[in-house]
Amino acid sequence: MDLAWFEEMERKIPKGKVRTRFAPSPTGYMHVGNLRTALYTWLIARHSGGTFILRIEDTDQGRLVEGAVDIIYKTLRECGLGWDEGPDIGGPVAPYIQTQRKDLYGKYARLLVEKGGAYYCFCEKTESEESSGNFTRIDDPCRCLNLEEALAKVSAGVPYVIRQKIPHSGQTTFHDAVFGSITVDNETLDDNVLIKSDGLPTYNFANVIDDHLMGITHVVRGSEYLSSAPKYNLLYEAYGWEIPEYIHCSPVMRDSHNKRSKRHGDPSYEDLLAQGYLSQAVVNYVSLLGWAPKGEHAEQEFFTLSELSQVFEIAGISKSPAIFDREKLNYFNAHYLRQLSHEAFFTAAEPYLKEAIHAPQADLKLVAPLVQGRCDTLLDIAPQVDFFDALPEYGNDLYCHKKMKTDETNSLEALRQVLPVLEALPDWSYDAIHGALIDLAASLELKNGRIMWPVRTALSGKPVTPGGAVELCQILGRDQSLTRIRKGIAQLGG
RNA sequence: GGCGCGUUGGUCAAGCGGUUAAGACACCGCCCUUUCACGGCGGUAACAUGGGUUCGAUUCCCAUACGCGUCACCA
Repeated sequence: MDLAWFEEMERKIPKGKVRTRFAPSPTGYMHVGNLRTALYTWLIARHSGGTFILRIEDTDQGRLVEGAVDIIYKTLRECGLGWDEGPDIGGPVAPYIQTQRKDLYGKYARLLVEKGGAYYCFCEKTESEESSGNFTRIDDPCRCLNLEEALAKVSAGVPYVIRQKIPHSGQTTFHDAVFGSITVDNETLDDNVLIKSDGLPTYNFANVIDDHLMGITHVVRGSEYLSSAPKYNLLYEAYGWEIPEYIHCSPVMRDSHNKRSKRHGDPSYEDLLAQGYLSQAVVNYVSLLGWAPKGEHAEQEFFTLSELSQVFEIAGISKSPAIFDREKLNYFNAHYLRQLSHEAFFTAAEPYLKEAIHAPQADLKLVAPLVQGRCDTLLDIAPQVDFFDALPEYGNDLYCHKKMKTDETNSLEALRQVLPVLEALPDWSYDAIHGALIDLAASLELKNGRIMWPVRTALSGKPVTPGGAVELCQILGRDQSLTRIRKGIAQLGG
């Protein structure tokens, strides 16, 4: 064994600061649960002025997806989760892509075999092992092979895997920052494959090697790894390495029984963006799914990323799974949408506005502020503004409103009064229109609604519109407004 | 099935032996108002069950139930 090489690897490990890593598999999209893991991982690093690392876990050759790594980059950037070391920018413990670290896993696996913590196994795959049912893993004959015999078979070209040698007795305890201390009997643990027959490591192995070699101090991952954590500890112990702090997070659920999954139609991060959600809203919402602030911030729920990095504490992470609630996400999104400057909102809304409004006379910059306070998502825009394009067919019952005290008769009367006033209006501005209509109501000794309601109805043909009569007049322009009012008068029998 | 973990209103959740058991979303009502929305005010709604421990349990312990996870040459 090349001891100098191992020593050199050890020397390269950065020490003294918090180092966390987000280690996704390149699947082609970002689950909400994954995003949350990334966020918590980033937050733990930033909270303590530590280092956040991006590592790509691509050891499953069967699942390679073209362009998947770019999606990871893009998502992380959009969400503001910048990394300090990673495949694209390098770092002191490069490379950061597991397939590029292949040789190193092999060396460490052989080292472990020599230390007695692993063994070469020449058995068929697990499937046949189950069907033959002749021995449980615990009696694996390969466990007893001595090193010379094993190496002889290896050099003879017999296919093999390397398995972790787990003691048949005793117990293993590990500590998790969220779940506390958990102890299991070693006999319940299986001899996991560490190196697959294709020479690449399994997650179970690569993960431990990389986390150690990269100096990771806090391992954040989903709670599905909780039951394999003891095996990882056994690995750390076999090497004599320091065990990192574990932070296992419970899953994000679709309902009380099912974890969210892309396969079952649950939207991923990018799906949510396509559905009109803002990145900040998703991040903020997700931060609170399974974590809650404590102390003076306990009542706060809107957080910027930098506020989160101040406030975030591991102690606030909860053990039980959280159900993803679209309604609450909507609430967050609506908040962030409203918080946007008019310019920023317009930029975001423009494509959706154009989708519904083709009429050249409509000034989209005037329409945008009207819908800004009335949307949960950007997708709510189009259905609200479609009437600008073309007046829909509508029934005269729309003119009847109890609270406004309007009916078909007095609406007709109101429109007849309004028409000449607007026709004569020299200046077609918001203030001028508003003034004219208010004055008209006053001179007729009517409540504003008696005038405004019929006008709004005639202009839109809808029971609900963004903006009232005055805004609609202004945006529709004089000609179109007058045309629609005349249409209303005609429709009401005038 | 073995092992592990979890369980406060419909949802997210605070609580870490003594509280009228927070707050938010959703829902309902009222107010504001040229519609709707926004905003303001108010309301309905919870400690899974059974045993302990204790002067006292939502909080600690043990069962039970239910749920989830894991037992892959996937991560």
